[in-house]
Amino acid sequence: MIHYESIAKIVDFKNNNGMDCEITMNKPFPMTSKCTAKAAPSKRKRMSPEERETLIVDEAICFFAEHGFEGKTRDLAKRLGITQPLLYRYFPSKESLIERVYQEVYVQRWNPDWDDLIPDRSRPLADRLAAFYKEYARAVYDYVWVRIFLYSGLKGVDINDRYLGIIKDKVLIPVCTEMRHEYKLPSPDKTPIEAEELELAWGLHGMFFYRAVRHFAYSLPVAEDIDQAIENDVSMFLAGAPKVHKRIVKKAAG
Amino acid sequence: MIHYESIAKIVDFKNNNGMDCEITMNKPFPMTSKCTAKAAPSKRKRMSPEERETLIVDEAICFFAEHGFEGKTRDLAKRLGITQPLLYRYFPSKESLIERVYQEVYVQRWNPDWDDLIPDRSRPLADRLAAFYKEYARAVYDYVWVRIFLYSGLKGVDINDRYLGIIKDKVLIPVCTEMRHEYKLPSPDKTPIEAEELELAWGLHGMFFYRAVRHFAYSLPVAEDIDQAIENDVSMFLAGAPKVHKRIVKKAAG
DNA sequence: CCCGTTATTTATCAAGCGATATATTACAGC
DNA sequence: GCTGTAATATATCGCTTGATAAATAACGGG
Repeated sequence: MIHYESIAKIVDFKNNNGMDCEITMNKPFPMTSKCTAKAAPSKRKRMSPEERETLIVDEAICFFAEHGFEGKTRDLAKRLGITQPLLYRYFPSKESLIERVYQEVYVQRWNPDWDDLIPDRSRPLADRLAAFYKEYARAVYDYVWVRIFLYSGLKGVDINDRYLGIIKDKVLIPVCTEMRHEYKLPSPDKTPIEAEELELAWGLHGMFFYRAVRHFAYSLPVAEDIDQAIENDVSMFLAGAPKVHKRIVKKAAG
Repeated sequence: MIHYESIAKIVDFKNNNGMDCEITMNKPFPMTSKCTAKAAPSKRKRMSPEERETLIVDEAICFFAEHGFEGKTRDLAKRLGITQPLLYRYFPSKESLIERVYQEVYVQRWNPDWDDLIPDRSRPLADRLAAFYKEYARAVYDYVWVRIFLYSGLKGVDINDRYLGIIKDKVLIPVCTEMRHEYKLPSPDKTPIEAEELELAWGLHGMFFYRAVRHFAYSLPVAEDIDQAIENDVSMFLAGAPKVHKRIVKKAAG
């Protein structure tokens, strides 16, 4: 569970690897926000293998997030203040380092605690959705996460498919299910969830995720108050979706 | 003006360069949809410079959309069925070819006719927004467009900023302005448009564009009936946004 | 303070890259 | 057909890349 103090603003956001990321926000169209270079020790420094490996992996994450996976090992080494062959003492190949970066960024990025938020019928649906997306934002509104996800998506890496499968199972389907319950529509047991319904839920997800794309891929300024923006997303969604949703489900059931 | 027959479905969509794009849709999580290889003539064929240049540019667009701009000139040549040095008879450098690809993809992708759709107060706002996004989809729901836009966004190419500036001026601000008019709120002359209002309009745009990201970057299946999906987006937006919008504007107007 | 271990660097390879120079050959005009 | 032009291919350069081998030096233990 990520410890984390209130993020009213995305400004000066720290990413989930605990690395500082210098996000230049609130200025119109700032240049690409980047992770700050760790340290560039000019003199040879002897470290324990564990310490050095951590440094390499952390910097590799930022480096590949910035340049994509075609970034050169020599450039990465330069940013680390080490020589390029040293990387090969810790990783047998560039590919294995990239694999490690994937593991580091994707694994444990889905918090099982989130699973319970959307289906918790003791709270109003609007609260649940807002609560979920606010929590989720803490993991996903992140320079490294968004860019690596986009890069690997464009590259066709299978890990994306798997992650999006989780999104479908843990977010979209629960959203549709809870909306069915909320608006007294047949449960998914009786009338299976339609593709068009999922498309509706993708709409909410799109509002949410495209904000991250705008910021971390396009370097555009986004809402100052992220929590407020998410509440607006959810409020817009719940005010507008039911009508469409009912039509879809009735057509499917009827 | 692009001639174009009704696209009820995105299946078998043709992109705007007139190139066939084989889109594998409706199967769950299909592999990345690609542009089909033009032709791979095994024997040396002598063409007019104009014809050859067109072939190179068209294939380069597909090639870089697929692999990003780090794609190798030798691979591009192989797909064209020509040798790599021949590329350099038509373009002095790889960079100049990429520049040409940018021009080809971006230029004239904004149709000035679209400018009039959103502000046309003789029609209901819902119709106008749906009409605009349906038209816009014809240009943007396209393998080449989406992927090159994402690649160049991640790379920080300035042409993206310029294009997004157009989106702001021609879409987001008009949307906010028309909503103000629709719901009897002060016009932007009196009360300038707030960042939070723009964020609201970005929400609609995000629903729209993220659908393209899902399909062309993540290779996910999307709505079969694109026009219907867009109508759902707009209908959801207009049913849900006003409440939030009013709060924002009234706060701003004091 | 010395010495051995090993983290780190220097030197280098082989393949691949963008790009250029030179050799071929397809086609138009006679 | 023959021939000249130029579209295309072959051969190759110089540099960069991922990766390896050998040399160096930082630190811990005695």
